[in-house]
Amino acid sequence: MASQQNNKPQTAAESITPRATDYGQWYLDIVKRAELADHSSVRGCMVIKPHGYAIWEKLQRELDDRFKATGHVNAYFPLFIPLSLLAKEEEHAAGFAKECAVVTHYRLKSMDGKVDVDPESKLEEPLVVRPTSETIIWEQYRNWIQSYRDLPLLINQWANVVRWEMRTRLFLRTAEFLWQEGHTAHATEAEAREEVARMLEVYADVAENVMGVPVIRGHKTEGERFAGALDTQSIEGMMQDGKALQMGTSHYLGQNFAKSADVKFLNQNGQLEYVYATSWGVSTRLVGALIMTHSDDNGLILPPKLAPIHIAIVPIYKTPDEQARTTAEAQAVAAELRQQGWAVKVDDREGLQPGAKYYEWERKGVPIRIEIGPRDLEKGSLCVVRRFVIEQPGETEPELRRRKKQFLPRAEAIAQMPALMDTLQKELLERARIRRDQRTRIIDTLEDYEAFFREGGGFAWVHWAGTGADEDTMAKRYETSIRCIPFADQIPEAGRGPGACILTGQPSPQRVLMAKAY
RNA sequence: CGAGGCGUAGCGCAGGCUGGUAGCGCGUCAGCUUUGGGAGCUGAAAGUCGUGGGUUCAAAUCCCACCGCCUCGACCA
Repeated sequence: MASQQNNKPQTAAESITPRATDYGQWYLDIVKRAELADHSSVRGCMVIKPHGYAIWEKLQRELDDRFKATGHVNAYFPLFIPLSLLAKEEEHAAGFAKECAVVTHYRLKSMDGKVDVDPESKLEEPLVVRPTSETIIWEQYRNWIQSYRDLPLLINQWANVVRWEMRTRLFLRTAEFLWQEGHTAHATEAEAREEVARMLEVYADVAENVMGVPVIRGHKTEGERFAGALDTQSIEGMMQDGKALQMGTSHYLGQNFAKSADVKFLNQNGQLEYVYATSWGVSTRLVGALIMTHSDDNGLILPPKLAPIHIAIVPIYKTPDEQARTTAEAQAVAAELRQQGWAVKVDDREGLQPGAKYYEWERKGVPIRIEIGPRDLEKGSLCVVRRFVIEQPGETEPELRRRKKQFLPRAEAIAQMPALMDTLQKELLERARIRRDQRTRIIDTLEDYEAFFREGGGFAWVHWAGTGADEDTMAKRYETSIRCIPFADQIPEAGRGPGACILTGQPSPQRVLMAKAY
């Protein structure tokens, strides 16, 4: 292994820091080396590169299809929110106050070759760059909603938002990010609450069945709730370092925004009533979750459902004649695979050795690679290589590599591609679930709790009956927080039922999910 | 905002203390040999040294100011 690495001309730019060495650096290396995103010259803002954006586009499609299937339509609202409008819902405004970018002028002027803000162009009222759109949307909803016949109003928006974060990380937390925000209005509380649950389940479905990331569904504690919400539900995933990542939220807003924006409707009894609201969103953070859940020390690993390129075909040759024949075969195989609907890349670049191409496609997360050499032409076979396998305990790198490769008769390899992709999609979820469960514990004492998080940590299921101040205590002592108060069926069977709070000893009806978090 | 680091060729960096022709690796371009896990040789092109000022005969290098980004801490999806 060591001697092998000596043969590789690895420069700093080419290498990926192993996860075990520095997980944070590994993540940054993957983002960079898989060409997903770059830092920009604007603090905290990122440039999403084509490969990264293609993944986001696929995610968008999966989500958008589900939004449409559940009766929603898309619309677009302004980037700017008048300050007075944002301030209308007090709790909401206070929640976002510390991270708002504000536009105060509308003009520049050029003086002595220098361009600067024209002090005479000061806006009468500052405009807040939306950190989220509840206020400006509800301002409109007032005009759109008069009677119960106008309800439910089910609208989604795809947009960018800005939250002036102190500290940023590519995809996981950037000052500007892309997301979708659903904003719905309902005639009854029950219907609104149903909507909240429905959309959380849409998110969970995409996380698990599209991204291959298993998630825990639950409620946020009061302290972690969305500013202005009565209930915030979230899905929580576990990254490979054992930390939790909130991957999506769905909020029941009650009548808070309807009241502050004065949105009433005439119900079937002819009475005026405030409408009930929900909002829900996921962001480009999901791309970060995808990376941190599946990727390895060789680069990105993508589930077939989100891979911009499904299959890379590398022709192998020595002579011009072999080059012509293997490349022609690669094109022919590609054409057949495209018939099945796969995005196929034939890597016929000259001057690169096959090994270099293998590494590149692995780095970029392409699920399947097919190698076609002269021997395959003779035998009528294809060498099909999976990007990953589920690791067995104690398995060495060469063994892993061998287990990824498969030599199959040409027709069989092609015919089995849909099943193989399906297997990869499922195994990715399975692999993530195994990893998560290995780092999940049911814990009843603070001693065990401390030891668990001292030794790497993960998800801890503990009984809880503490206050907000008690939550702070746990945060200070262990750097952990309540990720969610799970729905009952999300708790492992061995951990169900009532018990005593791990901190206070008070009776607790059920366990909560505790972890360190991003 | 606090603490560190960085800014020099497309990318990654050295040089800076001790001022004096702008350097290395990768990539790019051309040619030949290679090609089943990161190719080799030969030749070539390519840089306002973050910005502004100062010291000096002379500044990437010393001084002052500014700008920007990254990493780590206090806030958050």
